[in-house]
Amino acid sequence: MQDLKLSKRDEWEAMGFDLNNCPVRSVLDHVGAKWTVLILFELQNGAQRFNALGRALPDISKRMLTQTLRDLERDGMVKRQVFDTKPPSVAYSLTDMGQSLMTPLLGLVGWAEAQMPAVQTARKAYDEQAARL
Amino acid sequence: MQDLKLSKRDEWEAMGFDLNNCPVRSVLDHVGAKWTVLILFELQNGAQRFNALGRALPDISKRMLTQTLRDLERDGMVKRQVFDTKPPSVAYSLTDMGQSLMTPLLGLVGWAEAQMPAVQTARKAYDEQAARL
DNA sequence: GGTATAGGTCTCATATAGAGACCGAATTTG
DNA sequence: CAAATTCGGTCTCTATATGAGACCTATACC
Repeated sequence: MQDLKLSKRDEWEAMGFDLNNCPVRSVLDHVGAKWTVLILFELQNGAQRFNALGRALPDISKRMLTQTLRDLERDGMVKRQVFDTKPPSVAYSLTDMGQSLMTPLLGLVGWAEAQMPAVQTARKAYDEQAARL
Repeated sequence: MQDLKLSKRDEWEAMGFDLNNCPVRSVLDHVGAKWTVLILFELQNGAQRFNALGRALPDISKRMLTQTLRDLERDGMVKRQVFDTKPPSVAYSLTDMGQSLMTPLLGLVGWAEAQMPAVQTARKAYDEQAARL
């Protein structure tokens, strides 16, 4: 859908707005990522080590745990500390910024829990409607 | 990472909590989907027709526009109305539930905009650190 | 010597996202 | 009268992201 001459995209660009470098999207990408929110909630209980997190989130693979933590670390939400024990241990904890994300996140989670029954109802109605065709 | 005997997963299951049917995830999946939030914001300006939405969101493909709208419709966030004109026209608008999602969503978006400079800084520091290795 | 723990990386299979061609009916343009 | 455009999609094909799970190095325990 890029066949227009004078588009909203031009408007956006004129405003210096770039979809591929959008602050909102770059946060939402994390929040929407399958494991981010679960990890963040787990870390609210205090610093946790790598394998401890893995145990707390049983369905996560090591690969995704590593990757999600790296992403969060890169964005300054999570702090990674290596301790020179044998074997070495690594602790992850929320930074202040990571903490501050929890507030709006809890708003969203609260909404989700409150609306869930309505969503279930809507889905059922939609699916039954679709099945009749 | 499913090799544990007595796990949090068991705890969760005992509490009737099912990750694969989690209200929070099923909302977050939408919010994180690339186009959902953009479409929702666009619909806040009032009902819009299919191709009008396509024009407002220049980078979206028809396929993803269709799919995202269907998902939102199924969950009761968006209403789809077909008018029997020639050619037929289809209008999409926010339902009350869809409207009510905007509040927590704006909280998150506000946070994202406010924290963006800090995130940029964190990313730059992280990438420079990584480059030195 | 075998086993376990630490914190990962690597490969491969599958699921999802995206680009863009195509559709049928009707209306507009040349 | 023929060609192009508009409506709201669907379909196919490819690129990217996700996920499961084997593997790794080093140390400690039995």
